[in-house]
Parts: sequence; C-alpha cells; structure tokens
Amino acid sequence: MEVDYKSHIPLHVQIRLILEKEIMSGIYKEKIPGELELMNRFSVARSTVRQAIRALVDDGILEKVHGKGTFISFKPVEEWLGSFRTYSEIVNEMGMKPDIRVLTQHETSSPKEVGRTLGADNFYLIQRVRYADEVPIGIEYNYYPLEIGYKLSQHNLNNASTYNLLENQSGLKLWEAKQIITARVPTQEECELLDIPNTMWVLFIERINNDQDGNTIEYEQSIYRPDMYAFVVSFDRKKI
Amino acid sequence: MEVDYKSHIPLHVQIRLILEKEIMSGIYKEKIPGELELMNRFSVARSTVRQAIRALVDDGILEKVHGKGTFISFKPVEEWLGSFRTYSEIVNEMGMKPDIRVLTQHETSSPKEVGRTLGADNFYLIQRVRYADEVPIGIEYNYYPLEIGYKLSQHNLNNASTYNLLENQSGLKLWEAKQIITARVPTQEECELLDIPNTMWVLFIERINNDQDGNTIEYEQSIYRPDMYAFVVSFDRKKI
DNA sequence: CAGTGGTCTAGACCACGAA
DNA sequence: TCGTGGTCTAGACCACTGG
Repeated sequence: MEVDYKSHIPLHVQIRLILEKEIMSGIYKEKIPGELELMNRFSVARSTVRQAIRALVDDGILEKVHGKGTFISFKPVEEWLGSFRTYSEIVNEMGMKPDIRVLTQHETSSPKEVGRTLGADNFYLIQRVRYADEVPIGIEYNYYPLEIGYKLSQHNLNNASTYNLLENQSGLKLWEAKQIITARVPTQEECELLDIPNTMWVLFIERINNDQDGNTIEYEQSIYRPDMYAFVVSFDRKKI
Repeated sequence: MEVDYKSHIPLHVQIRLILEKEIMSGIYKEKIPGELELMNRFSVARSTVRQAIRALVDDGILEKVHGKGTFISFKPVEEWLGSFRTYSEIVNEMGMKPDIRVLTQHETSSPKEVGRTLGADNFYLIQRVRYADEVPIGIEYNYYPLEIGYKLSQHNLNNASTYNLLENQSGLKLWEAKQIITARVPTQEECELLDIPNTMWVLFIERINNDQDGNTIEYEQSIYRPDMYAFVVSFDRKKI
C-alpha cells in the first residue's frame, strides 16, 4: 500500500488514510513506525509525514510522546464521554459505592418503536438496576441489534460497563451519541424497583449510540430518581 | 512587539501569543496579515508562521480561507452552544413560535447561595417566562454580578437572547459552561405561571457561565415542563 | 493577473527518553 | 550514546479568489 504520485489527492492525505487503515487493522501493537522510517517507506519529506500524523493526532487516533515515539491512542470510552460525566463518577464523588445488577436479559420484539430505531423487528434487551450504596437510584433498558446483544450476553453484565464491553470485546467503536433528557411518570413496577412513591416523577433519558458508519449499535432508555441523581454537562468553547 | 531569539520559548509559540493578544485587542478588523507579511515582520520562515496560525485556528480564534486570507472567527454563541441545542431551536423545530417575556428584574441579595456562587452579597436578577405558541413552558432565573446586570437592564429583554447581549453589547466572552440537570417539585407560584397541576414535577437546570479568566458572569436556574420540553445533547468522538 | 493559502522538499540543529 | 519527535530555514510550485 503505497502513495500515488499521479493522483490529485495530497500526499499527506493519502498517507493519513493508509496509516489509519493500518492502525484500524491492528498491524501495529501500540507504536507506529518513526517519522524517518515512514519518510523512506513513502519517499516523502519529513514534514509531509508529520502533517499526516498531525491529522491522526487531532482525530484522537494517535498520541505523540517526545523522545519515545508515536502511539496508538487507547483512550477509554469514559474519557470520550468526558463532557458528560458518567454515573459511576458522580456516585463515586459523593463517596458512595456504585453498582449495577441485571434484572432481565432476552430477545424481544417490543416495544415496536425500538425496532424502528434499530432497524429490525427483533432485538436484544438488557434491563439493569443501578445502585448507590445499595440504594436503587435508576433503571436502564439497553436495546441492541441481535448479533451484538448475544455477544454481550456471553459476559457477566453485573457491575460491568457495556460501553467497555462493546469496545474491547465486540470490536465496535462508539462514535457519536445523542441524548434526550426529560422527566416522566414512573410505572408501578418502576416505583417498586426504585422504592419511591408514585407521586414522584423520574428523570427520563433516551440515548442513541452510533458507530463510525452511522449504524445504531445501542439504544438506551434510563430512568433515575431526581432526588438522588442529576446530569452534569460541561462545555468549553476551545474544543468545539 | 517582536519575537525574542534568545528566549527558550519556541518562535511559533511567541508569535502565536503575540497574534492572539493583537487579535483580542481588536487591532485587526476581520482579516489578519498574510503569511508573507508575517514572515517579514517576525523574520521567520513561512512554516513557523503557519504553525503559529494553525494553533490559533485549532483554538477557534482564526479561520483560514484558501485564496482569500486568514480571518478572525466570529462564531455566534449559538454555534458554540452547538452540541447543546437551544430552546428556540427546539421550539422552532416543532413548528411553534418561541417567545420570552420578563416577569421581574431588580437588584437583590437572596437567595444567599447565589451570592456565594457569584462571589458578591448583592446581584441582579432577571426572571423571565418562556413560551411556545403562547403556552408557558419554562421559567428562567438569571443572576448576574451587579455591573453586568445593570448593563443588561438597559436593553429590552423581552424576546432577546441574553447570551447575544452579553457578547455583543457588554463585550464579555462566554468561555465555559457547566449544566446540572435534574427534576424537582415546582413552587405554587411556578405552578400558576406554567399553568400546571402541583402533582407535576418540573425539569430543573442550573447553569454556570464563565468567561475566559474563570470569572462567573452568569448563574442561571431554569425550570421546564417535562411534557413540553426535553434537553438534547449530542457528542461525537472526533472533536473531543 | 496578483495575492492568498496549500503542498512539498532537503536539510539543519535541538530536546527528550531509554539504555 | 542513539533514536525519537520538536523546531526552523529557504525555497519551489500549485490551487483558489478576486479584480
């Protein structure tokens, strides 16, 4: 896989794409070849190689370390979700012990809206309850395309991060997410699970997770006790 | 203001800082000098100038246009708030007419927590009600440091964006924001204003807006009818 | 056409990390 | 000490925009 000098695509773009493909294919363990080696391989100047690498660093695919080399960036999902702090983080901060336990998990075809979102009649549901210091504070309904769901079902989902499992075990890469946050009346079953009066409303969150190609790999509905939980979102102008 | 060759700070960093200061001081209207001109001024190679400019582009301070030049980036606040869609946007999307009307505005010293957040005993409150097609769907309590509040009070705040006023009239630059979203029971007054039964809970949002130096220039509390409003947050991995 | 930024080369020296 | 990435130069040609 080499560059094409007759193409009108800039060399640094061609090199960037080749490197990206090679990185994703996994032929490098953690470190990519040095700039000198890449210069020789592609027969280009160093600044051209550096420009290609810079783009990959900007994309969060590579990380450079002065004096050591250029490394593949294995940032955990949590860091990406960064500006949206995770449940565990918040619960930890409050000095409590987070936990999550499976209630049910099985193939299903209802509700129908989920099928439309995932683009399939049947899908896989994982229903879990979140705890803070043994107190139930939220319920999550995670819906997956069948193939992904059955893959996940081979793991113990108690006290596990499905995001990590998806990324590290299933080889899927979460790329974009959309959340909708509002409040609603809980069902009778939900009131019992959360041990709350039926006069209390709950925070209701829908979240759609897509991969790099725009395929939906997870659709999630969660409810949380508003007296025990809040969403925190931070932005700074620099990064956007 | 020129570069110091004896300093151990890289030239491109020195140039970046000089340009940033000049841009913020407003000595360029919208376009900064070309790369050739900057090369001559600082007596450096073109790639050094380009590296300095690249950093400013990454920071969102400049924008380059091939064949035309490098321009100061005047992205409106709305675009920054981007991943967090604004009220007006969502209401518009639903095909409804957004509106916001002032209920009260005055100097005050309560609640005390607000004073602690803003770091002053007295502050300025602007209380407004948000409508969609003439139906009240939310109430906003905006708290400002006195100086900023009185500056804002010189404008008509009905159907106006305080963010735009802050940026364009007061010369302040919003830089980072933190939001906390949960739900709570509305007060009796809030029920009447929103025309909702007192059994309905409302979405409760706190938002702190800081400028580039970390000073809090606005503290906002809002409540929304959960049956009429939802928060939408999107992320994609590339930019973070 | 002139002026702008975009791409690319060939080479130099420096700063950091590990052996 | 050696290999790595970081900084910087001097110069070339290309591609886009506007008069």
